[in-house]
Amino acid sequence: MTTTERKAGAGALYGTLEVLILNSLKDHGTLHGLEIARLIRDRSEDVLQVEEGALYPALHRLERQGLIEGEWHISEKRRRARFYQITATGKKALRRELQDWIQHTDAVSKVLGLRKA
Amino acid sequence: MTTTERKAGAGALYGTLEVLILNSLKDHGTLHGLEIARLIRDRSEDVLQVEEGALYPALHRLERQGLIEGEWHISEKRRRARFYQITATGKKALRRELQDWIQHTDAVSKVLGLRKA
DNA sequence: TCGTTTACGTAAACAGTTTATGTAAACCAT
DNA sequence: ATGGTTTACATAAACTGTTTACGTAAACGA
Repeated sequence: MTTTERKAGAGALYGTLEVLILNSLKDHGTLHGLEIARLIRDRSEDVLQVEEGALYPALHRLERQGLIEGEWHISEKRRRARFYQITATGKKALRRELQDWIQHTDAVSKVLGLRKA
Repeated sequence: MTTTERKAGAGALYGTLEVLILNSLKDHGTLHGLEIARLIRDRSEDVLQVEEGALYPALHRLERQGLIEGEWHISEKRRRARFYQITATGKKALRRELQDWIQHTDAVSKVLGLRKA
């Protein structure tokens, strides 16, 4: 109530979602969409919320680009679900994107006068 | 030649430009647009490129929101330029945005299994 | 006087979110 | 068996903030 507005802003995940997905699959072999979303939420202690409207388009992009591969199977809860794995190309892309992310955040840190000066 | 394509990607600055501007003004008192852009480029050792098409809209947003204040003066090179200062509201917003940025990057770091586990 | 630099400005295209809905099947309780 | 909840995927519209590409105008130097 009162004025507990939640400004979503420009998108808290912007740019990072793809690395997060690729890395999750690299660490866990095979996961379906909602499992990936839960994993990211849990590992970030609820800081990163992966909305389904961002999740599925991202998975489709990555599969179209050949960075991940999906197959239809049955989930633990007995529903049909698409299980993804990272490909060799995906691992390469992941390494590159990890470096880019580190370089970018280090650069911002420098400008902001934070750690890693 | 060959294949030296430069993929700009989704927007290297996405989300961070506003904090970077506010912080620059907090550290340097008074600057005009291009000075801010140069400062960010230099301090990041050329990693962060602030395009004018992102810079000016951002400055206008911030001024409209009352986070910065601008005045027309003459620059060192004798051109008319808009000199900005951060406001009290801007400083508050900066503190909040700094915290958000740290929280966000720490969360991503955790999920990616990097430092600050 | 012509080309370059400084400084600001903006519009169109693009990308990746958020928000809101929808489908469908499985499960549970009544 | 029926109705409500959960699981899982899907997509469209709205939004935001970039990138790319121009355009203006004045100052400066050759």
